[in-house]
Amino acid sequence: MKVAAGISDMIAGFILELLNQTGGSAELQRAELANRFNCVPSQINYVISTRFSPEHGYVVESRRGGSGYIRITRVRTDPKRMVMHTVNSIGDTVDARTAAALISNLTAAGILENRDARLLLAATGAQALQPVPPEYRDAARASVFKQVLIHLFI
Amino acid sequence: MKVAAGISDMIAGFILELLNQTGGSAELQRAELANRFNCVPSQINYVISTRFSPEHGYVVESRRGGSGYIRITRVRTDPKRMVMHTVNSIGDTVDARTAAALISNLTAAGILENRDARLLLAATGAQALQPVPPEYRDAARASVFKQVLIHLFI
DNA sequence: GCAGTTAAGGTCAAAGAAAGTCAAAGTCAA
DNA sequence: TTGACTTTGACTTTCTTTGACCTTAACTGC
Repeated sequence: MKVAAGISDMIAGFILELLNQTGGSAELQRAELANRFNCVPSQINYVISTRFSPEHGYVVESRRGGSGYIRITRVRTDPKRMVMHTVNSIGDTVDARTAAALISNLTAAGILENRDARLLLAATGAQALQPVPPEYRDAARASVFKQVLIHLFI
Repeated sequence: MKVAAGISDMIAGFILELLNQTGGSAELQRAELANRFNCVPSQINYVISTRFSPEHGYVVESRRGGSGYIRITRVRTDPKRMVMHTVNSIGDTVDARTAAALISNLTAAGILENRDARLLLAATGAQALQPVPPEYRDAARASVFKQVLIHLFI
């Protein structure tokens, strides 16, 4: 049951489609694309930065000026590296929002399966850590998060 | 069988109907729905949190901002009984050994996959809960455990 | 070669569009 | 008449859309 889908979603879908057709790398013209979707050019930047960021598993290159372009490439990241990177980036504490974002990154990168993601989300959610005194919550979350990743991947 | 049914019940009925028609997943707009039932938008949140929580067997996702939505998905109910049984048997605290035993039971019963089991073990292990003050550890473990089970299965 | 023009893409912040939270006030049945 | 459940609405947070202005590259005539 899909309904709404704002312009940004349509643009993202279009780019995704392009990536699939071309096997992972699409080159586009910002103005042309903006025109096709009847939006301002900067909306293309918005879509790219919110849905095709490196955290989402894409590399974006571009060039300005005459015959400029934007090239989006899907990259396959090495799971261990990415996991270690995530673990290191966590530090001693994380809030729930950040944890959720990290989980969704790992999922987008194809490292966590959907089920893993749900499980981890539940384990690090606000609900789960309710019994922990507030001043220890972020530390507990960080620890749980890291232990899970480490035991799963390392 | 009463007919009166406050607004919340009518809204819940409507959503249920939608879920049946769509085979288990409904996407709705909070404001639109609120308008249809002549209530304030936040009442939709109330209905969802009181009648479509994970404990009731639903997963709810949403997005704010332009072309935002609320998606409610009914989750399958097969292992529900055993999981609920486990959840209930846990109570407010659980030590690491007991948790491990429960996990291995659930695995043996074919309810947890191997990967799930490892993940849960890591999340409820002594290591993971190190940062939590000792007197809160078992409570934290119980909570994490239950949240994971509830979100995964219910 | 340069300088100026034109043709891209980039940035940022304001305005707009949803959804979320929370607590006060209302209802209703036991 | 009290306690649980509902209804409301003010305020918050998050995501999207838009537009004015900036930077960079290629091209064109001197």
